[in-house]
Amino acid sequence: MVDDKAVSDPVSAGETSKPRGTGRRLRGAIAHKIGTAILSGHYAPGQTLSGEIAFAEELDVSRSAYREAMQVLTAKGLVESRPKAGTRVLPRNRWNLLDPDVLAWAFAEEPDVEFVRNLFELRAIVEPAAAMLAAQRRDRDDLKVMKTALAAMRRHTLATELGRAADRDFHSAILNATRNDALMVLTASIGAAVNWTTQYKHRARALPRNPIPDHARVYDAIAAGDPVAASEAMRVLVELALEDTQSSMMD
Amino acid sequence: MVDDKAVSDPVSAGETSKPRGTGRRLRGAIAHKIGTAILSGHYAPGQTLSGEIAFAEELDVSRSAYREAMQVLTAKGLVESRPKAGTRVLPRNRWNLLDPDVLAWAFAEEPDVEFVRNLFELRAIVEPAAAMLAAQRRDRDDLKVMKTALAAMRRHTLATELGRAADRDFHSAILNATRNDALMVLTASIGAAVNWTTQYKHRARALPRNPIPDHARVYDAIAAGDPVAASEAMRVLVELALEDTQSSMMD
DNA sequence: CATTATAATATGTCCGAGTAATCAGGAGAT
DNA sequence: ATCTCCTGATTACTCGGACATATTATAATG
Repeated sequence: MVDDKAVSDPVSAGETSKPRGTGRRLRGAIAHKIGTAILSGHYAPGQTLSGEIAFAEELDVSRSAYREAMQVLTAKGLVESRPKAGTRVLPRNRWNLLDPDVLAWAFAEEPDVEFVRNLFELRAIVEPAAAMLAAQRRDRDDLKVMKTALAAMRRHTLATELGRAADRDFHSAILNATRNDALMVLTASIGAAVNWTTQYKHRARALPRNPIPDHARVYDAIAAGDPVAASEAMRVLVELALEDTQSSMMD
Repeated sequence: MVDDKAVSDPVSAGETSKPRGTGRRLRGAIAHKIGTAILSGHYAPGQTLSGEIAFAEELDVSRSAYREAMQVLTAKGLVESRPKAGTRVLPRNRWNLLDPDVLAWAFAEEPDVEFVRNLFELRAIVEPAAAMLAAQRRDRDDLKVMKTALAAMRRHTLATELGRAADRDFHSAILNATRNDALMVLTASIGAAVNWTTQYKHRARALPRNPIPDHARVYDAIAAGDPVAASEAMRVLVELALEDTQSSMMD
């Protein structure tokens, strides 16, 4: 009863509903899709997703790809799977909200205002402290990198991609000067997510104010080796960024 | 007694290479194994791991399980896989060092002293600020939970598991009172990892000093709604924890 | 020598079968 | 009637093999 095996027409016939080539790898696209769906509240915590075979078929992908995507979500604390109960969305306090991907997914759709405020509150705690440490530990090379980045920001302004890259370099150089890996990872994740949104919202209109002098103040304090001044200057910077972001989210 | 099924037992040849029974599922055990190997420096950044089939065979597991484990590591930024180049360990600045699992893996073997210092430096930045926010935002229920936890700590002392659980409850209650998800996730991850190590190292000997009064000072300040005092009291707490940990790592 | 075609190789995706764990419900004992 | 234990059903988990795709290295070509 086992003869028929010459079905040499798997799936490539006519329909091309395959999300293949969405840019990333397939499982990455799936993880992105379900991840954003969870972060945006489309799947509520506690809710159990449809079974593997059903969901995989619905997405028109193999179970392997679907499962590998779910492993990613599981690794980030978004879902949990158990043999009989199925796969369910975990409560929000289990999510790795500081994971770069999770942050990106959170900002992919309209981000929650409350969450953005929380992130800026965290930035306002961490970044001034980072500037303080940088003022104490920076060496000549650190200052050189910062100075170069600052000059590039002046030349290109934050309206251009080059200018924003210089901005990232500037902050990155400060973090480097703290000599603290954990601090670097944390601030880099948050900063990237927040800046990405800011850029997205603001891309067509000018920034409300010129942030170069504020950046320069941070640099001067770090170069002078003045921790208190560095911390204060960075605090102002974060505060202004919060104001800009909040005003842009009022639209 | 129906016993017809052949107990094939895929991974129980004779050798004890069976990563099963490490607690979690198979792929979880693999991820744990390779994760700790990477964190402990056994696989250096830049190094490319053996091919899938080879490595999977070496671990005596199927390729599917191995791949799902690698997806977990990829999701945490430890490795990167590309079609021809193979799977290579990413540079340290790409690792999600704040991921709970990554932290656990980092502390599984002898943790790097430098890294522990960095983590405590981060704690010293974040936790006092959290206590400050808690002092401003706590309500009656928050204080009730803290008070209960504090009483439990007094009863059981930190030498018992019950006492340590109460300690975690106390800090957790403070974080809850900040009303900031991001802050909660961050501090919870770090605190769990650090406390876990502390407990592990200290399990046989008494703590150098009685930490209850210091905890009580934090509670009093938060209850009084005094942000500055709360911040200062928490700063002392973290500092003492650092001293204890450092002295225990001298052995 | 530079550029382009080709082949080799490792990861990516798909499929189908069987295993293990968990929960619901029923048979039997207390 | 209540509890315990067994049995069955459901679901994720693991396995093995096959094919597709992307990237690199190499050879062929002008």
